[in-house]
Amino acid sequence: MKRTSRDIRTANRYEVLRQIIAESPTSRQELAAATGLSLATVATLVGELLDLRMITEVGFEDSAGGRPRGLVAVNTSGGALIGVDIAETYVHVELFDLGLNVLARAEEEVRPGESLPEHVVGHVAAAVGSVVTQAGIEGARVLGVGVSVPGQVDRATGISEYAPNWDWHDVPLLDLLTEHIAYPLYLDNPLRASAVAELWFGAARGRGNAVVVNLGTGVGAGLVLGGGLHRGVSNSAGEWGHTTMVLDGRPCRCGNHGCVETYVGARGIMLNLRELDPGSALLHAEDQTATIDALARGVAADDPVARRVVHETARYLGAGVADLVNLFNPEIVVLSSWVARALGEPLLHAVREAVTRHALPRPLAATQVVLSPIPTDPVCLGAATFALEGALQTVGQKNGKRTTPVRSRTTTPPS
Amino acid sequence: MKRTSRDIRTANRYEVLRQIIAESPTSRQELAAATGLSLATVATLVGELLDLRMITEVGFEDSAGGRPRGLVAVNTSGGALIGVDIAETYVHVELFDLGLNVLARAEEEVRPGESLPEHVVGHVAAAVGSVVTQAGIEGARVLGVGVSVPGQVDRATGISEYAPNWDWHDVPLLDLLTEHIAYPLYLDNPLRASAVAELWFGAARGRGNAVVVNLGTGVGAGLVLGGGLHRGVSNSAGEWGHTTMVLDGRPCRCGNHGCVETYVGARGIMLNLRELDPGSALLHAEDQTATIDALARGVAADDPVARRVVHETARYLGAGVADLVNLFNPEIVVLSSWVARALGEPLLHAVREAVTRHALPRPLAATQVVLSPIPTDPVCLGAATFALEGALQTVGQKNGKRTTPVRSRTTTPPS
DNA sequence: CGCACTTTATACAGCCCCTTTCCAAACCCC
DNA sequence: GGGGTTTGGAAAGGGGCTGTATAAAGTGCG
Repeated sequence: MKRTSRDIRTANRYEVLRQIIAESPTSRQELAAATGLSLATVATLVGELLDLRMITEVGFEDSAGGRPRGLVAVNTSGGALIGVDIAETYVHVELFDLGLNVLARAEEEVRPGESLPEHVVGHVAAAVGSVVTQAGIEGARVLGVGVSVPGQVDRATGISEYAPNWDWHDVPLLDLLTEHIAYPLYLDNPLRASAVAELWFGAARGRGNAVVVNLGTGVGAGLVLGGGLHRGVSNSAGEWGHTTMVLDGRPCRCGNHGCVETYVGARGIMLNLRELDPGSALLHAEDQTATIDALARGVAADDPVARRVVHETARYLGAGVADLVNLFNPEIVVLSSWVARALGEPLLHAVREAVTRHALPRPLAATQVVLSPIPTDPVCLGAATFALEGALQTVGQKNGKRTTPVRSRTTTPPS
Repeated sequence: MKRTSRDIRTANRYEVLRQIIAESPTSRQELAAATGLSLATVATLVGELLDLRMITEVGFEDSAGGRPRGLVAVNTSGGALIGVDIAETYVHVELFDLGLNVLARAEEEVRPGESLPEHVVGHVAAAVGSVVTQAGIEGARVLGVGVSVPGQVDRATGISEYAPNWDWHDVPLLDLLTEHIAYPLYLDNPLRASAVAELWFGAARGRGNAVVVNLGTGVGAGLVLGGGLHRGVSNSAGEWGHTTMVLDGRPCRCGNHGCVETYVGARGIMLNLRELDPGSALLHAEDQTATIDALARGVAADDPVARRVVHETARYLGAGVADLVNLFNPEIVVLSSWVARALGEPLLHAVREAVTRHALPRPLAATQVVLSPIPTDPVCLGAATFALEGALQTVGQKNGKRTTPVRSRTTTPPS
């Protein structure tokens, strides 16, 4: 809330590193042009990052006749970041170098009966251990672990206040994880993780106002407003999935009716399909992934039912996205998460058409709707980005005071 | 977008003046406690405001045994601010002293046939002239005129890009007004005006995240996010009225179906009434104000139809407000504009109940829903506040560069 | 009445930020 | 090898906020 000049510095530091990661190698001149900062400021920030070993000088580039430009690039071996995506049925963990390239990956299945916090924490610890050994990284080089858990999260205390899938209530997740993981930990939810991923590395890069729509089993929106993530007063902004789209419509697991999620979430799409063709061969009982994949194949094969289902889904989704466009007036709306990826371009085109029908002309004219360009799991990437932000936060501060609490047990080696 | 340390200063200046206006007279000590700034900073800011003659020293207050606290208060005669509320059927103009007390008021009727920009500009000029003479203020003391016009507005160029009521397109409203009004002019739309009014003087004071819901003929939301007004990328954020609440529902003037406005705007409420009791005596043909007032009286008199209409309206409105709560996670939702005022407490209670049913528990717990406490026209007040902000913006800057363009023709006296 | 004590307000130094300006370093070309 | 050009860093300058010292203005008590 309280703005200080230090926030400016932090934001600029983010901006510069973001730019370097995006365009590596690059020169100080380019950075200054891209960020709008003065050369002097860029130089000091680059100096800081060099001191941190997050970037390195990698040679020179010819200039127009004068002294050559020094080039800096991400120091990929300068450290590792780990992103953890805890979802209803799985735990994905990815280990990244500082260029945010995936060095190792691990996945654990969360079986329906094993959803107690201890089980999940066990999976996370195992997978984190696995990626570290896979990548052959020394523990000391891991700068942090970002953890995404669905639902409402208090990132200050590290408590999962409420996770809808498993009916968790006020689980001190970060404390539990700290007992098994010795790296600095950062907790947030997948909505914000994927938003940050798009902001740093995806379609929202350089945009001040963006909405990242997450289409998975659950549905939600990550909000980038005024250049930063909007969290709301209790860090639960973006719960778009439980916004009413059809008053008195389909019943939702949240207890309400007509929520967006019941029309465009994975289960909602299955309902759309069932309504159109109750006995469809595309339906795979309760297996969401299989059904959505079958649907995608059906569209590719010009199956009329599949096409109609996507069209119908896009009708709902388009109306919902148009609402977001009208409300937020963003520069860009990014469709992310596995359902969006599976249905891909056909969904996108249908959605764009529906958005054009529903949104007001002025905000519509300022907005583009795109698919997430991030090739890997955006939530893992975003979670790792939280860790990166955390590592950047404390730079240059005299006393190591952190605004974001970080749990770590640095006395013992990683589990 | 680009943050500079000057923004911090400006924000602090706003904060201090806001506090003085709210609690006048007050001491530097109180200001420091209220704003969280150091005494030194408060002292310099107070010094600036004293130099500007916006506040004055008004005596002393006993301290606990030591030197008495100097008290400062708004210098009500230090200048005047004018707020202009242009709406579909009227032009309201109010002149305020620096304590934002109304000194004079004028109203012009905009008849259906007279909606050309020249007509409206004429009304504005006449009303502005009227309040200045009424108040007996010398022209030089008018610090600025804020103008609110419905629809999409480009505040940088002063162009009314689109006004739905009159089908205006790209009307250079500020240029037209400049020809008749010699004071600095500031243009924006009523959504943002009422939001700023709540932020400075109303229910959103001191809140970092608030949503101001405007219920009038048109419907929209002013968004206060992260301590400031959210404008979106083309200054058209907050168009909540044309958000879909019932897919394929009632037709809306925007061309879509099921927009929030068609259920909770004045016309929508009339439809709600008509659906319940087509021949109701409460219906006053096309007169929105009369019908809404009749409805309010009906509720007060325990008329069952009136009560059911309000209940039904609150059902829609509650669902819509719950959507805003889920999306933005605000501290407070303020119901503003004339329909909200007319229907008052009965509507509020019904809405609260409906919001409680629809919103997710976590964001709901952090949010309160209230009626606007502003006794006068919030749009006029907000528009005047834009002028006040404008007057504060340039303080202390070496060269009078303004970030917000201001049109004024100071060579000639006011019309 | 005068002195000690308290509280308030201001002045000043210190630190953080960003930018402009100046200058050394590094390279090209002639 | 010298002039011209570009780069990068160091220093100075302008803003901002804060903590500390100091002046100002009271109270209380001997």
